[in-house]
Amino acid sequence: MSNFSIYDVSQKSGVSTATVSRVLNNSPRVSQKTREKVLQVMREMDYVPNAYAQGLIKNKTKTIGILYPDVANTYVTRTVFFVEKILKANHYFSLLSCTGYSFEEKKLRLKMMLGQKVDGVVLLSSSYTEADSEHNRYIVECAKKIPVICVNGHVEGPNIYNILCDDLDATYRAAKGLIRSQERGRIIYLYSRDTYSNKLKIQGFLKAMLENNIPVWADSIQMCGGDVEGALDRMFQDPNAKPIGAIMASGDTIAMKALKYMEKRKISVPEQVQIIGYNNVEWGQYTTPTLTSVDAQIEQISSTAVKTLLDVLNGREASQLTMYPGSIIKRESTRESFNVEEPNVI
Amino acid sequence: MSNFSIYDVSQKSGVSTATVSRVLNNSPRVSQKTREKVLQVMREMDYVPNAYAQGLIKNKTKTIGILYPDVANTYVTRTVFFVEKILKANHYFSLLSCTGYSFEEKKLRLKMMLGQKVDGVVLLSSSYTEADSEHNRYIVECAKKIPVICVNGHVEGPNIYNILCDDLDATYRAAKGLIRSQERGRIIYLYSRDTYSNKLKIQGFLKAMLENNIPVWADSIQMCGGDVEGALDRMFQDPNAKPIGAIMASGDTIAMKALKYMEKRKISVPEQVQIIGYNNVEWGQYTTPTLTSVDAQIEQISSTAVKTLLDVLNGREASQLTMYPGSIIKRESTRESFNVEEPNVI
DNA sequence: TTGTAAGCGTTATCAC
DNA sequence: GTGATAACGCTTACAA
Repeated sequence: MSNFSIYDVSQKSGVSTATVSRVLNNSPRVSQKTREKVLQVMREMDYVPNAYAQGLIKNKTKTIGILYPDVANTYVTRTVFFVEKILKANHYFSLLSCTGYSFEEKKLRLKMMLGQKVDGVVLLSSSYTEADSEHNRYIVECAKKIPVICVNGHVEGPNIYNILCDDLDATYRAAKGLIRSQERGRIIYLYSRDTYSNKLKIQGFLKAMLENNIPVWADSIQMCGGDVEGALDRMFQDPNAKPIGAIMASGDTIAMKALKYMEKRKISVPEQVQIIGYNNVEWGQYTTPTLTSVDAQIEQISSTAVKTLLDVLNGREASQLTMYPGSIIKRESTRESFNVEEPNVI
Repeated sequence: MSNFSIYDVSQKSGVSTATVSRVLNNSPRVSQKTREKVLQVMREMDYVPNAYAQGLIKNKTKTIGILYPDVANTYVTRTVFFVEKILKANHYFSLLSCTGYSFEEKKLRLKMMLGQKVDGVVLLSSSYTEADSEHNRYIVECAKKIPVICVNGHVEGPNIYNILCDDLDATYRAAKGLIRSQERGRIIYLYSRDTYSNKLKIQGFLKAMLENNIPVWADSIQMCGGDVEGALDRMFQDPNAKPIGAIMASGDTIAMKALKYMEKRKISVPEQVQIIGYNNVEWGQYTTPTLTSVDAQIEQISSTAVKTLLDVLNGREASQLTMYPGSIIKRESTRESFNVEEPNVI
């Protein structure tokens, strides 16, 4: 029932706890004979060292905290798993914490991670990047103690490392492609919530519109939360509205809901309305028509995030900002004539 | 940079560490005045207690280990997040570990969790239930130290608690519904890999077939891994094969791939072929036609799993086996005439 | 190459 | 109510 300690092992193998510890830590200062004897005893007792005692003295726990806002967001959840997988491959544990979107809760959870003595922390999602940089101070404070990795967010400060997808440029290029491929009809941008990342996407959208002298109306850019039907109803049912030729979405779920909406209203995609999603989730391949989407390079970003973290933890140099271009995956919800430029490398 | 300890707090507030500890643990044996002073100092210093020191002496860490096999499986990942969310709401941390499907790796990861001194462990997925019960001994051994919760698996032993969906009965009822709703054509069962849960589903499928005197051929039940196209090609391209009237899948991804296959081959669903998935993932609503699927009650099961764990940790009674009936969600990939019976409550 | 002993930050058991 | 002080299981000088 009860677990064995290093003391039990030392007793049974007739050496001191110091020697057992040396064996445990692969110290060269142990004779081959002693080492084998101790290892044998450990195996017999099925001894497992207490990570809490080790963490207490070493002040390193081989554990990384992962904060994420939401279980419903596929982009976030996929990233969590990639990060955990790569961390594990590097012999780190992952301590999870779902924080929600409330500022106070995010702050509290980060503080609790500090109590858990994690060696570093990963903030997954742009929702940890507040508009008012004063509100990011709790992150800057945290970074004084342990390295902070922002995935798809951007917080400036020492010991903070940002890895993100160039959402602005990807959205810009997608919007530009849409403009070139269609003669008429408005282009609508639908997004879920006000996050740092969505703000960038909207900027990219606007940039493409303005550069091409396309007028943008108040309802051209709409926050819809989960209610995509409602937002589309308002636009498609309005008899005075200019006809709509394309819909861009900040996420694939919104785009898929739009696809279903068109199917129900017998509006053909992509002939009458083109649709583009974001994140390139697997299920975009199974809709009818299949969904054109922006691949935000989750795997690439996750692995760079972990690599950066390990570099920092091991005292190596690391870049404080790494940006990947998004890749636009062309499928059936856009026309043949829809094409995009190469990314603007920064 | 460096963190404060209980000692720093005691110095600054002019009391002993014992008193600070009492304040920390809400002991009634502290005067109101002292308590407030100490709390004030803690706030000023932004003090966070070291969970490792606490865990060392208390031998409780308020941390639960979650083992899961695979990041690609939506059922698994959704459950991870539900469980973590509920654990967090109950002030527990979640330590993740993705184990893969290799037996040795599963064993190693569980052992490492023990070293992390988790208060309990959750095994997510039936893949932790080995066919040969001798191979489950490492789980039984672990349960001598901490409670083990098997989600959608079934391991017998003291201190092991199983929470699962009645996959056998759900598949049985779905298959029976299919049989009643169609005059002719074979019913095919497609599954991904040999797991405990898939074995039960196949049993349910067979039960329905045999009870209704439907012949089952060697290729009526096929393991297809990820290659659904290949499996379907073999059956649909074979000129001698009896025509196929329905496909049941062990998971929704397989079913969605089958849906796409039919679309490409211009086989109408559900008129010519009916299709049923399993797990009821969100994206089944966005395919054309929408996907009929078995809801495996992930939320319900996750919350019962955590509730059971907390009951055990708090010395309350808990049932060693909790089974929920699956609920069949009827959508467009099955015919109007497809109907299922009420679950056989056990 | 090995052992002794101090100390990591807490809590718990005593006294007072 | 409060304060010493001994644990908890481990690592690491320092000695031997």
